[in-house]
Order: sequence, then C-alpha cells, then structure tokens
Amino acid sequence: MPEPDTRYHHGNLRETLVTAALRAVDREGADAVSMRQLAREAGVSSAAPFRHFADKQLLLDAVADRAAAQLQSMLDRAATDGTDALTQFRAMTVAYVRYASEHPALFDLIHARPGALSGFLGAVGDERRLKLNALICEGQNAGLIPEADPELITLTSEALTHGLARMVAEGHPRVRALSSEDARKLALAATQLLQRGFGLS
Amino acid sequence: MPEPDTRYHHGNLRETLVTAALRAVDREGADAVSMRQLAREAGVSSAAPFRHFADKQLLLDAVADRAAAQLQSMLDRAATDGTDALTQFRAMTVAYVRYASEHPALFDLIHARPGALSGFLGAVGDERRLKLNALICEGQNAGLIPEADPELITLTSEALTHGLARMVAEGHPRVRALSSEDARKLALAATQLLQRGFGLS
DNA sequence: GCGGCGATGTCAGCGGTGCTCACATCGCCG
DNA sequence: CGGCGATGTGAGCACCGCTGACATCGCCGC
Repeated sequence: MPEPDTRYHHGNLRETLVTAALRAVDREGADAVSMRQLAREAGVSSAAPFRHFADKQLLLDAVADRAAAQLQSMLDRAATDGTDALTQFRAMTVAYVRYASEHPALFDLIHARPGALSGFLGAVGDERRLKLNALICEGQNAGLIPEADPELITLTSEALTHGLARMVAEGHPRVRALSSEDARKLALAATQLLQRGFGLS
Repeated sequence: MPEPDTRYHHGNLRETLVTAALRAVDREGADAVSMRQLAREAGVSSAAPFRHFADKQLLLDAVADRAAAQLQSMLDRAATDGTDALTQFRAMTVAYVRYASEHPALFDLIHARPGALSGFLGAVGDERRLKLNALICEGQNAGLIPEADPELITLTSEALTHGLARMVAEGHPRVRALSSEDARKLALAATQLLQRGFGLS
C-alpha cells in the first residue's frame, strides 16, 4: 500500500482529473487539454475518464466551476480589505483584473460556457453583481456616490471592470503580467467613475 | 466551362476557403470548423487547403482579419451618422455592441489571436482607440466633455464599450440578439459617462 | 462468510482530425 | 515547345473523443 489515500479501484480519479485539467488549462489553454493526455498523466487507460465525465465538456465545466469558486473567494477576500464602499469597490476591481491577468485561460473558460447560462448569468456574475449593487447603495447612503439609478451604475461599473479585465487578458495571452502600478491606475479610473457618478437624467 | 471565374487548376481556392470558413465560424463557432470539412465543401482533397494555409491557425487568422475589416467598416460607417462628437461616440458604441451581439463567434475570434499582437493591440483596436481619442478631444473642444486626461477617458470608454460588448456576446452564445431598445439604453449609459466626464484629480 | 451487484477501470476499435510526403497535373514563360 | 513552379491528389501517420464488451474491485444483504 504505497498510497494510503487511494480508495476504490485505482484512486479517486475524478478529483485527480479535475485538478490536473485545471492546471493544464491554466498553463496551455482550454483546447490544448485532451482526455487521453489527462488519463496518461493519471496513470489510467484512455477510457477511464469517461466513467466520471460523460464527455469532455463536462470535465471543462467542472474545471470552470472550480476556477469560478477560486475567483469568487478572491473577490470576497478583497472586499474585506477596506471599510468604506469606495475602497472595497476598488479592491474588488483590482482583484478581478488581477485574476484575469494571471489566469487568462481560466478567466476565458469561466465566461465561455457554451450551453445555457454563462458568465454573467452564472453564479460568479450574479454574486458579483449583487455585491456591487450593495456597495453602490451603501456608497450612496454614505454620500460617496451621487444619487442615480443604482441598477444603471451597477451595470456600467460591471461592464467597465469586465472590459478592463478582458483587455488585459487579451493583451498577450499568457505572457505578460499586469504591473501593480498599471493595476492601481486602472482601479483608480474605475473608482473615479463612481465618485463622479452618473445616471439617466 | 461551367464556371467562367475558376482560374488555375481548380479555382481560386484560397478565397473560397476563407469565405466558407468565415460563414462556418459565424454559425457554429471557431473550433467547430475543420480543414477537411472545408475541403469537402470546396470539392477538393483534404490536403489541398494546406497549399494555401500552412496550418489551421493561419486560416483562422485570415478569417479574423476579414471579420475585423467588416467590423471596422461598420464602425466607420456609424461614425458618419452624427455631427457632434457625442452622437458619433454613441453610434460607434451601438455598432460595436451590435456586432458582438450578432456575430459573437467572430467577435471572439477577432480578439483571440494567440500569437503576437491581439485584439486591442491589433489593427481594429488601434483604429478604434484613435477614433475614440479624436472624438473625445473634439468633444472637449466643443465643451461637450469635461476637461480631463483624454488618454484616461479614452481607456475608460474603450473598456466600458468592450465590456458591454463581451457581456452581450457571452450572454447566450449565438442565440439571442440584442433588442434595439436594450442597445439604446446601453449606449445612453456609455454616453452619460462622457457627458459627466472624469479624470485624475 | 459469501455471493451477487454496481461502480470503476481495461482493451480494442470506430470515425474524425491536423498535417506530411511522394506524385500527378496544369498554366505560364523562356 | 519544353521545362518549371504553382496547385491539387492519395495514402498515410499520430492523435483525438468516444463506445461497447469484458475484467476487476469493494460493499451490502443474506
């Protein structure tokens, strides 16, 4: 018994596959991973993975779920950094863009669900939107953000940060990381949007 | 001679391949197209396409170039609609988001160049940024847009419109089109950004 | 305790893919 | 008109996603 934690027949394959696939996607992009290669790395036959994932897309979905959870936890953690709404917003923006910069392929995968509800209708998008909305209302009550339709402000700031993140992620696929100076500048720009505020007349 | 415009051996294959690939990408996504399938549709052998494109990526690059040209021409056309900078900006935003909504897979492809300069460093991004910058300076001179670092305003509006476009494109992959009402609303929001204006203190 | 049964893994294989290489064919140019 | 380069062909390689029949393992009820 070389491995104490290997259960069942050969080990807990499902878990092994997901974590290996996540690393592979992160390093080489989503369409560079192959079932057969993952099976080889896990030391099982090429057909074994299909006992756990009916097809490749389902594996990628599982990877996307895990990546989304990672991102979400980073956002949550970032939101605890500041006390007022504005700095929390800024921290979330930085974290979001930073994730896109450091894990462009995973960031892609999260928003690339081909089936039904994707990126902004999926879990991450919803939670993020809720949090942003709450922050904006809080900021308005504190007088930090001008009065205006909160829905519209939320939509706009969401679009702005997502656009920044995508621009960074699309820059050089998995080459250049965002300098912390650049990140600060971008976050500043985004925050300015809220400070100035705007809305339908 | 059934075909008068077929030159050379079998016809002008290169052109045929690019247009067929463009339609295929638009309808079914980039990784749903295959060299062999395209060859079949063109009535040539599976190896023929490789006389014109050393590998699949180069074909997709050509398709992306063509799509980018399409998009660019729509943006140019949209920019002639209005007289003042603000309405021109709004028209460009609508056109940009509309293209992303109607051709999500092509919009993806344009920004997905894996090699060197991609989306925002490529031709479309540059021309768009230049045009936006010009519009903003023009708007500032006309007093329509508050004085502030034009570079920063350009970056922000670029990110905002790109973010909106991606959110729409990611919504339901190639299912739902953007209602003209929604488009108007989004453009309004983006324009508000400029009207209010903002910049580094 | 043990026998059966479901979950898990194996093997061989199907049709598809990107891509290559030796060869055939065509048009143009000297 | 003859040769040559551009273009298309056919066979084939290695890989892929995925399938079905079969083997093996652990657990659960008898």
